[in-house]
Amino acid sequence: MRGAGAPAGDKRRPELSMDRASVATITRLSSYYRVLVESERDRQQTISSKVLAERSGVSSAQVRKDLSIFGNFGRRGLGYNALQLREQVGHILGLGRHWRVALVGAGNLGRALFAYKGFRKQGFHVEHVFDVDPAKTDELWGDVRIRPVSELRAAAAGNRIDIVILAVPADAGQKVANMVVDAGVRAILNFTPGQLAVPAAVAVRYVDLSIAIESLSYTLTK
Amino acid sequence: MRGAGAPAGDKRRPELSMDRASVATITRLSSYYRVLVESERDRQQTISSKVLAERSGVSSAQVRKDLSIFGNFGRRGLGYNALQLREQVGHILGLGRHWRVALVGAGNLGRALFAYKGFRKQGFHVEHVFDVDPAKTDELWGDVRIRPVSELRAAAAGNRIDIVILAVPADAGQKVANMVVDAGVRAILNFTPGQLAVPAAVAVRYVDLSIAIESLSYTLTK
DNA sequence: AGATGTGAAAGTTTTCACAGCC
DNA sequence: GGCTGTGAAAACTTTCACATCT
Repeated sequence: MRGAGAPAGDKRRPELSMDRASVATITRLSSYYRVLVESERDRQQTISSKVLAERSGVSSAQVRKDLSIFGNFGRRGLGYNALQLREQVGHILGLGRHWRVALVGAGNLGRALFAYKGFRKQGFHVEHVFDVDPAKTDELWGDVRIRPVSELRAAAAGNRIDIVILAVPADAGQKVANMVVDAGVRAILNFTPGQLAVPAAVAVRYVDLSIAIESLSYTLTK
Repeated sequence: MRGAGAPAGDKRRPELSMDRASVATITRLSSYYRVLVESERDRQQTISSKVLAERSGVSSAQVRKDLSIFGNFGRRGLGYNALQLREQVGHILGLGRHWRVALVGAGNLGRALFAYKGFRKQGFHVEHVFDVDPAKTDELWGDVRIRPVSELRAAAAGNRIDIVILAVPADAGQKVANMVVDAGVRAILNFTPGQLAVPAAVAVRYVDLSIAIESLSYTLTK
């Protein structure tokens, strides 16, 4: 998970950059961001770590620690400027950019993800849809034409795809992941069950529907 | 998160039961389970923590620690009996039972979850579909008729629903969650963005599509 | 007074490393 | 020799509590 091109043997150095943020912190920042967007209805100038914490379901100390990794955004005695903080957190998360997303897998799940409004709203634009089944080719989803996955490589040439969403059947997962990696894409959001083997330079996040529900059945069984 | 009905003030006691398992451990057990099912193709009698670890993307010590919480399943020098271990892990997770699941939200995402084969295969049967939009009422999905969410309470009477999958629009999330809680359901798998406020006796697991992709944009931005 | 930012403490999770059994 | 099960160590994360600033 070390960043590519970093000088070796620097494990001990305090680090000028801001790699101290764990995945857990980033996940919480996303929650804070959502709360901040929702809170804009309140028309409050400022928001305290306490309020932000309650609405996100964490402790106020946690909020302050998370934010302090990236800067001193608050003002003692006052709290955080709500609008500014929303912008700052959005900036940290890389929102407010246009992310070019390709979806592989045009089944039920793929269709749902394609239609999901939350993505576009935050700058994630699904501009390509591919499927492993040639029978789906040329079907139109809005103004996007479904193409065979063999065309992924050409579409991604020149870094024209930032993120691939994988929503193919389980047995195709690794094969398609290999194609994605070969095409030079550096980020995968994987809905296909199972661990993907990819080079360290490629970031993968997993959303596993079965694991989520199994955790519930464990809790109910106890 | 404390179990309902537990005597108060027992925080310090070592606990005879097996509550030592964190959500992280349970999540990994699900991965192990999947790997074990896949590995049955190999027709190997035994499997070592090393192999199981490689295929699940964790360390072998982690596998052994996770399993040792629940029992001594392995044999020193040999490894684990693959078939038995699959059954044991399945048992821990509460699989191999018939779980009665209701889906609330018959949009694109709801449809995809309804069709998702991974659920049924592991004993999660979506037997009811509800929607907040009355226009959807009476539509048929397979042999399941979509009903207005007002009928949820009656359907859940007498503990006839184990788990509710929430896939409604963001602004309906808390309202429907309240209805679910009132109906006596004790587990929610929530696909709706945002934190739900529910009593501690109700288990909630979150699957947040936006948070998953934002974590990628953070990593790409760094 | 009110609320942040942050070292230090507490708690949790993971890894190490090896005794003990096959 | 191979591999588990597990205390102990290390690493990581969260909470505490308070100096610091408005």
